[in-house]
Amino acid sequence: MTVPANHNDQDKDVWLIEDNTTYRESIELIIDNAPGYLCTGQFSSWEKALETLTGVYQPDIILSDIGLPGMSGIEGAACARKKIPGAPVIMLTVHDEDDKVFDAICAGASGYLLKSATEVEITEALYQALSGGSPMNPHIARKVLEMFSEMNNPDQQYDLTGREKEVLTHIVNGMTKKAMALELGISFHTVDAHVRHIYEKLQVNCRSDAVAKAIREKLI
Amino acid sequence: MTVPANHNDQDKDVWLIEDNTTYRESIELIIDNAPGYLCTGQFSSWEKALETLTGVYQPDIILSDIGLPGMSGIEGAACARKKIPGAPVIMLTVHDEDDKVFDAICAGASGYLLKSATEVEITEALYQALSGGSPMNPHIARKVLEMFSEMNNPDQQYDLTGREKEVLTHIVNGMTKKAMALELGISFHTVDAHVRHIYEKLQVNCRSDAVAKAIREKLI
DNA sequence: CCAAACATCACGCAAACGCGTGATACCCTG
DNA sequence: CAGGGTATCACGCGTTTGCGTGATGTTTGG
Repeated sequence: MTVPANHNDQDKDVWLIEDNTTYRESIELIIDNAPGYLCTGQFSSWEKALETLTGVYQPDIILSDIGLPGMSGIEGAACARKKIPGAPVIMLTVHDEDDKVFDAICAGASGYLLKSATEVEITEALYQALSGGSPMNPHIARKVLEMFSEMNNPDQQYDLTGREKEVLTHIVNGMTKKAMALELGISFHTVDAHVRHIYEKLQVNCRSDAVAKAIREKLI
Repeated sequence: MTVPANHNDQDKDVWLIEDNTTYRESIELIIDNAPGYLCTGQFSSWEKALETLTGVYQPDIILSDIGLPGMSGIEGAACARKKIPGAPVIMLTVHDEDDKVFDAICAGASGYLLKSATEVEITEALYQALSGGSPMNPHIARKVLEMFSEMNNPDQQYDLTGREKEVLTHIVNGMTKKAMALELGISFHTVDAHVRHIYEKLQVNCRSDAVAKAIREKLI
C-alpha cells in the first residue's frame, strides 16, 4: 500500500472492515462526511487489513464488522490491538450477535455500534472512542452488565461459620493444618475438625476441590 | 406514606434518592417535565426510601446518587433489587467515583448517569432503562470494558507443556495422582514428575497454591 | 548432529492428609 | 433445662503428597 491519496494530516484515519460492499460504502460515505475523519482504508476482510497494517500508514481508529467470513472481527480486533494498541476498535454488530460481545470485550474492543446506527451515532461513536470512551448501545451495555454481575454474584449459601471461613482462607493460601494451628493459636486437631466441617458443607473431599470451589464461588 | 397525590396510572413512577436538596429538586423537575414519567418519591437517603418501599406503592425505576451519607447508593441499590427486582436502578455519579462502578455493577445497577447529564440524557436514560437497556456514559463504559478485559486477560506465561496443562486441569478437578495415572494411561511416577514440573513453573509447592494460581490466572 | 526440551518410568521416605470415632465446653433458643 | 450449633481437643490408620535422586526414549531446533 502506498500513501493513501486522500490522506490528510489534520484528519483522523479511519479503517473499515466489512464484507458487505454496499454497507461498507455507505459507512465510508458517512465517515468521509464527518468533519475531522477520513476513511483511508476499507477492507472486505481482516486478512487484507492486517497485510496493510504492516506498512507505515496506520489508522487512528478501526470500525469492524463482528461476523466476518474467514478471520472474525473478534480475532481481527485482537491482532490489531497487538500491533497498534493505541487505536480503538469499534465493533459493528447486529442484535443476534449479543453472545459474541463477551469475546469481543476480551479481544479488547472499545465500543459497539449496531449496524442500524444512524449517521449521528456513528460519528459520535468515532469521537467518543478517540476521546477514551466506549460508545455502546444501551442494550449491549445491559448485556455487559449482566455478564459482569453474573460473574461476581454466585449466591453462595454454604453457611460457613466465621472460623470456618478463616480456615478456608488459609487453605486457599496453601497453609498446612499444622501451620494454621500455629497461626490461629489452636490445636492441630481443631483445625482438622474445621476442615472436615468445611468439606462437608462444600460437599468436597479434598483440598483441591475446596480451593477451586472457594475461588470460583468467591467464598473467601 | 399514603397514596402519592400526583400518582397517575399512565405514568412511570420514578423515585429519586439524592442528598443534595437543590440538585434533587432540579432533577425532579426534569423528570416531571418528561412526558410519561412522574417523580412520585424523592428521598435524601436510602434509609428513608427503603422504609417507604415496604408500602404498596413502588417505583418503576429508581435514580440514585452513588455517594450518599449513611447507606451508600450501592448498598441501597442492592437492597432495592432484592425487594423489587423488576425496577432498574440508575446510578448518578461524578467522575471521581469511577472506582465504585465495579461495586455498583455487582449490586445490580442498570445504568450510570453523570451528574452533569443534560435533560435529554436523563429522560433518554429513563426510557432506555425501562426498555431493557443500560444507559451509560461512554467513559464509564470504557471503565467497565477495561475491568472486564483485565479480569479475563491475565497474560500468563508459565510455559506449561500440553501434558502439564492436562495434569494441572486434573489437579484443579481434585483428582489424585493415582487417578490421573489411570485416566491418562501412564504411570503414577510420570504423573508425579509432571506435577513437580508444574510446581516449579508456577513457583508453588503444594496443590492448594497450584489450584489457586491456576484458577485465578485462568491457566486452565 | 547433538544438545535441549519433553514425556516417560522407578524407589524411598518423611510429612501431610482424609476420615472414623470419640470427648468437653460454651452459648443461645425454644 | 434440654438440645442444637459452635469451637475446642484427642488418637489411630491407611492413603496421598512432596521431594531427593536417579534413568530411558523421542522430538526438535540451532
